[in-house]
Amino acid sequence: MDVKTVCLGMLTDGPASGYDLKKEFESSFGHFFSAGYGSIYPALSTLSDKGYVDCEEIPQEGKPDRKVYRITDEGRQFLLRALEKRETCHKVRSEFLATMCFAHLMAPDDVEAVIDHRLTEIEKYKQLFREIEQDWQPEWPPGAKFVLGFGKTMAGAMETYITENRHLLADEAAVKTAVG
Amino acid sequence: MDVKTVCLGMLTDGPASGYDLKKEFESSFGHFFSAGYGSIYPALSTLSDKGYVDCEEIPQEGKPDRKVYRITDEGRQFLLRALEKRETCHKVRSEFLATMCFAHLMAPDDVEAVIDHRLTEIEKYKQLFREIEQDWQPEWPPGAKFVLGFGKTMAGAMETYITENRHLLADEAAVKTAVG
DNA sequence: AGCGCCATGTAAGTGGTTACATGATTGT
DNA sequence: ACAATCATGTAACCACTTACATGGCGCT
Repeated sequence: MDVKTVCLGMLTDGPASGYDLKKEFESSFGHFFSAGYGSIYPALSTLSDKGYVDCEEIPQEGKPDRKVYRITDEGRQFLLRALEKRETCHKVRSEFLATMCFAHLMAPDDVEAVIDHRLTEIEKYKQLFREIEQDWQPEWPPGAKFVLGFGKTMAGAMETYITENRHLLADEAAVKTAVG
Repeated sequence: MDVKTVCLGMLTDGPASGYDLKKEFESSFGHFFSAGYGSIYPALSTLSDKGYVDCEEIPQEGKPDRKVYRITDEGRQFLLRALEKRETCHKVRSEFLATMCFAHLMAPDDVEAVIDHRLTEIEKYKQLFREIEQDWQPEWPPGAKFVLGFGKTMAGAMETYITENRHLLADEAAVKTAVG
């Protein structure tokens, strides 16, 4: 599944502009699927070329025309076919864990700094989840609740694990200090 | 951090061929950093061009020469500088969660199938972790233990969350069935 | 007879990121 | 005054994936 398909899915919730979709990628989808303008705008024009979305241009003063996209019947059909795929992936790419693999080569303070940075990033996600919960709309689909809960659970588990196990890496630092 | 840097890091553990590194990407690094031959072999030749690794060619009969790479002093210095970066990322890209966001558009059986497939994938990871623990070498660095524990914790948390909350999506199915 | 392992690599393609280009309006 | 928000898009670049190309050895 690529950015195009996710955009199409977002549009089942109602018409939206590229700018609107970007905000959704930053908030609710942010923790598991990111996309920038450089992916979103080309995605929307491709979807338009294929007839999967219609575009309504709303003139504005001082700003570029606001282009509001609406999913078409063909778009809906395409989306439903795409959602039939059972073998979905769930990939993690972590510089953090890769770095921690080589903690024994690093200065102890650097290891601590990397861990602290990761914990603040996790805190940001937790804050984001709180914000989403605060303006929760009852009409949001069950998947939204499932995915939000998933994010909260993972963030919590990560935070706990890192806090309780950072000593595994810090001990190495203690050894170095004792030896050196 | 890219594949080149991770390869370099792996080579601090001792000389290895591209084939050896691939196996490491599949086992211990598999759950947070993947790479195929198409990334590894070019990475090694780039590292060689930059003088970060030395290459020893060992002739073999019937197979291509085995090329064993060894990290150089410059390579070690480069790696240490790369590891000083505090702002490491930890990105998730999940077709699974994206699909679940649109569960209300799907046939109930398809939702179930996607979830079941995800649970079997998680089970594979758990099996992989068990295998790593079985041939655990005491000389492996503390980071390896930290990262393995991280993977086990996340896999467990995911499995539990999905099992306990899949009803959020199945309920929708029940509604449809009741209505339809 | 066929599969999996060992062992290397390239070439084309995919898909996404980053930087650039533009500029009014609204809030602090 | 200055930052953030609204609003679009392109072009160059980057990194990785997939498919291809080659082929012996050992096991069942």
